[in-house]
Amino acid sequence: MKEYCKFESALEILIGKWKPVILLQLISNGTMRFSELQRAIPDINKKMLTQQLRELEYNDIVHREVYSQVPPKVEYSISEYGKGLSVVLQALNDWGAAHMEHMDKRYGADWAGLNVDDGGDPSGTKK
Amino acid sequence: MKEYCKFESALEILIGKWKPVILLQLISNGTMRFSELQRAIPDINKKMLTQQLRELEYNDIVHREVYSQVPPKVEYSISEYGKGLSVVLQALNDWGAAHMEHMDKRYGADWAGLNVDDGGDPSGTKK
DNA sequence: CTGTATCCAGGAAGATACTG
DNA sequence: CAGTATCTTCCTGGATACAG
Repeated sequence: MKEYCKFESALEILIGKWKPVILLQLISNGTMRFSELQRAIPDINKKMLTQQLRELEYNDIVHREVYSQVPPKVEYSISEYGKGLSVVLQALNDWGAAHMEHMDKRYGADWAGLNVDDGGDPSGTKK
Repeated sequence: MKEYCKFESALEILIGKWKPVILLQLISNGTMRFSELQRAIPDINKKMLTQQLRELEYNDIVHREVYSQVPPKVEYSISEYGKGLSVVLQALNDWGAAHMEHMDKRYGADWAGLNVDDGGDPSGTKK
């Protein structure tokens, strides 16, 4: 097996357009229902929310608790194991914050593509 | 600005099919020429290698040194600033290793199809 | 040697409608 | 309420050819 598999393995958890936001929500709010997550993240649709939650659940980062009642109620929370991610998340968050500042200095205050086309960022990540 | 921008900002650096491998190569081998990277990562093609390197360069993680001679010679290395990433990389790597074990226990030794071929890594960085 | 320019396939993300 | 099913759009990544 390749050396960088360990990386990929960790990255897999975070990659996905909505994973970081979802994780942040669950970390700061604790347990949340499906609909609460939807409200907290207005731009996400049900399909995406479900999908990303399932992937996080598969990786044992998020715990899914189903209450058999009508109407249905499903609660999501960071699993015990998932809490171990916080070190990584913290490292990413801290470095990310520093990096945003660094980039500001290099390219000015709006390098990230919050503004319209400037042809600066070679990555297609900004749209 | 959104809270999770800091995350995304950090993730941007790592996301991209070849970024982790490239980074690992440059970290363990120091300065490398374009062709050396190509040889070290046999499955990548020129377009991708160039593209990912440019993104890393744009983010000031990788330094690109061009020698004006014929035939051309271009050397890549981790920038001084980029070295600050090592903390994050280490955290990801460690957690990733632990996670692979965790997943093994949950789903058996072939949970994600990640442990595929060891097809030969000429760089000698494999374990 | 170190790239660019094109074109194309496949997968991720999004809109929308339906269901227990 | 908490999803699934389906169809469409968009974008990343890959193959290949050309170039300084």
